[in-house]
Amino acid sequence: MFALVDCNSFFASCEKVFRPDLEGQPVVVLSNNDGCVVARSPEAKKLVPMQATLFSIQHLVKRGELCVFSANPVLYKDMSRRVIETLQHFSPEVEQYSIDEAFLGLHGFTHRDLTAYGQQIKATVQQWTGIPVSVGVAPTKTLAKLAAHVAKRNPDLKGILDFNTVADVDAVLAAIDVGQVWGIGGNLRAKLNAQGIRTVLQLKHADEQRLKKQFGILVLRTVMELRGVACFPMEPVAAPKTMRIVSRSFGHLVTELSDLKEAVATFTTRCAEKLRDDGLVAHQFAVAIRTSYYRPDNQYAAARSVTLAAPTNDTATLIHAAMPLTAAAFKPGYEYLKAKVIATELTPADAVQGELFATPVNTEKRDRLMTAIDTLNRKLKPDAVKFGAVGLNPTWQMRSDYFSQRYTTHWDEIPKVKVGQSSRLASPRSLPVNN
DNA sequence: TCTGGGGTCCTAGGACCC
DNA sequence: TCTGGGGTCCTAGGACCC
Repeated sequence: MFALVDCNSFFASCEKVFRPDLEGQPVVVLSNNDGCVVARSPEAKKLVPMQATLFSIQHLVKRGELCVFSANPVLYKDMSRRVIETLQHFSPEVEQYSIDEAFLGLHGFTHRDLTAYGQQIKATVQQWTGIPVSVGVAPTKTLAKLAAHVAKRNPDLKGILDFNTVADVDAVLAAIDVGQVWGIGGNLRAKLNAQGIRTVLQLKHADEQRLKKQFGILVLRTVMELRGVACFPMEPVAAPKTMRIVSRSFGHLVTELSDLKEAVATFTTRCAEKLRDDGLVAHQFAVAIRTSYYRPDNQYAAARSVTLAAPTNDTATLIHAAMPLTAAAFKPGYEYLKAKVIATELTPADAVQGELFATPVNTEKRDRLMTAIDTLNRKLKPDAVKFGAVGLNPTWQMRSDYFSQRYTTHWDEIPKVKVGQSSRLASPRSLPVNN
């Protein structure tokens, strides 16, 4: 038995936790670069569609009818950690599936009233983190996801649905669009529709051999899961990463190679930090640049990659590799919107395969340097110490005009409570700060 | 006017092995 | 004239997820 715990409107909920004045108000969170809406509070769902551009909702913001936030990934990641740690009180098996979702293994829990258990989970996560969640319970992960989907949309269920308590599951499945199934995206949905398969129930009863032949093993497994046969087991230990990407759109279009190089050096710095956090080294490194998709008269994209002499997570080495790749990909006369760096062929830093014929490189000194830089940047502020290649005055800087505070991870940004202010600020929602 | 970022998995086909 | 069987590895592309 599985439970899927899904945070409601996660990014918007994170922002609301620290702004009790926004309770009941429509709130949206924008993508990086303040591009488009990626999260909406329940109130905002009535006002704006997902992926609406900032421009298209600007009039609501100006009239004070909608509160908008730039993406604050540090805050969301820390809130996610709090939710997961809370869930670990409810099952020994917790698999974080995404930033706002986790599966709980409920093996051995089936004698319990799982609806009541789900309510307990929901209430505890709400109290300890301030984040509202929905819970779906079922014998397979795919069905648990659907149960949570139904729970979220049906107010009578109060956010919890245990499929085991539903007398006619098929009737529920018949009312859900096939595109809502975990693993059925837009493309598969269209192809299934063309064959007359429109609801989850129709997919559940479709011919499995034909589906396997036509769409492959994943769709077949999904169908078996709809029939109650578990094909996707719990994976409580995260698989090691196979790639690390840092990719950003620019706040302003970039035409000069020198600016592009500074952006790539900055992204490479971030990427190297991630690798060091993961304890990984990369053997392959790639740089990709492109113009905007939405400018037909200005289309260009290119990528270049290199196999490094030895696997590394050293910022300087990676920047040194990235600069010629950027120059090689660059073509003058275009307005660039975005750059991306990709580290692949990752291995644990402490298990690097030696080179038979190369002189062994002693990286100990470099490792100490990187550790010192990371420590300083954590202690002081991001990029307190940085490499010259990233430049001093970035012309490409992302837009981020509606940034909130990193309330839970930075001492100078913790929530402040003023004496005499609304007592709601002192409610249990004002969380103790980490550390 | 502006339209994100970061990942994983599967399949088909070609090259190559004994 | 006709010429096997069984397999691995790699890559590109397409699909999916949040």
